[in-house]
Amino acid sequence: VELETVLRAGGSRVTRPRQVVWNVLSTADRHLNAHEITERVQTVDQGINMSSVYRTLALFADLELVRESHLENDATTWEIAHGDEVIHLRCDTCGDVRHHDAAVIKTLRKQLPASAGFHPVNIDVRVKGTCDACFDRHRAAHV
Amino acid sequence: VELETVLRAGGSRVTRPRQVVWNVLSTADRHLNAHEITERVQTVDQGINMSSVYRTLALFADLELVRESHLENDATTWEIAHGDEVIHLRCDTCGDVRHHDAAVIKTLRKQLPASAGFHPVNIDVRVKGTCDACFDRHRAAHV
DNA sequence: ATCCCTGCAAACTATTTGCACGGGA
DNA sequence: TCCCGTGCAAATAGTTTGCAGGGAT
Repeated sequence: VELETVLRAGGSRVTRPRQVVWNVLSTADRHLNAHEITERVQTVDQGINMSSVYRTLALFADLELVRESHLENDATTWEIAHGDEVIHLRCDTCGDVRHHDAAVIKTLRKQLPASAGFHPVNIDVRVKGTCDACFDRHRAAHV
Repeated sequence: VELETVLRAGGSRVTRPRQVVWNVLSTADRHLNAHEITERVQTVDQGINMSSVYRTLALFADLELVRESHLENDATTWEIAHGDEVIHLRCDTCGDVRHHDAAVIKTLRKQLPASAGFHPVNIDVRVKGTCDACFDRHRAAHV
């Protein structure tokens, strides 16, 4: 996705904060919260303010460029939107959040109108539990 | 579920705020946020403080008596826990949140260890979209 | 030249916490 | 009696907003 194209298409201006935030999200190794995004943004350009980061994230969410997750009580996190054909697996032990493809979501999308009288737009699946690595480590510790 | 039994089993005391919060949740027609819970609690007993409501909700969540939802940017909402074999359907038009049985969750729980190397504890499915009622109303308005 | 976006600081909302007292076991 | 749970008020964390100036188109 080219940021400029999408921004102009929506009648929005192409500005430095928007470009830098986009770069940060594009190169992120994991979900980031507003504070973390701001930190990374400011290593590139000290002058960019946290409130601009928030406004930019809100704009990107509107344009469906990014997706926000409200996992737990923690701060909201953002990531580049890859549609919703993905579920989030969050390990309670190491805190890592991974993606996993799930046909389940396509199935739900097809079935819900008939089975529930509901017309889905967005489907969000989050799983808490333990990842293999932590699971094995934990078991090893008890043998 | 009997509140007293669960509380005592966990070594916790049975107090008025806990009983009243439990009654409010038990008779709730929908998901409530902390503010709404406090309002309802205070119609029964003016003297019960909001911070006690929060502490009580946290305790209930620990005991798995209630479940919290972090839908959107809104405040956290709470409801009596009915396991996680249920998905949430939230209508963007009327704001209503409904429950729907979903075999999907059982399926996921079985498949994830092998397909994703992940051991699920808790599965949360949230769907945003439009309910039949709003869908029809909207269509009618455009014919 | 227009007016959208921004930085800044202050406001706001939801939630948490320290403390001394009172009630449940 | 013991000490857990409470009310109260203040603190905190995350996010939003009013305003005046600067930059994108």
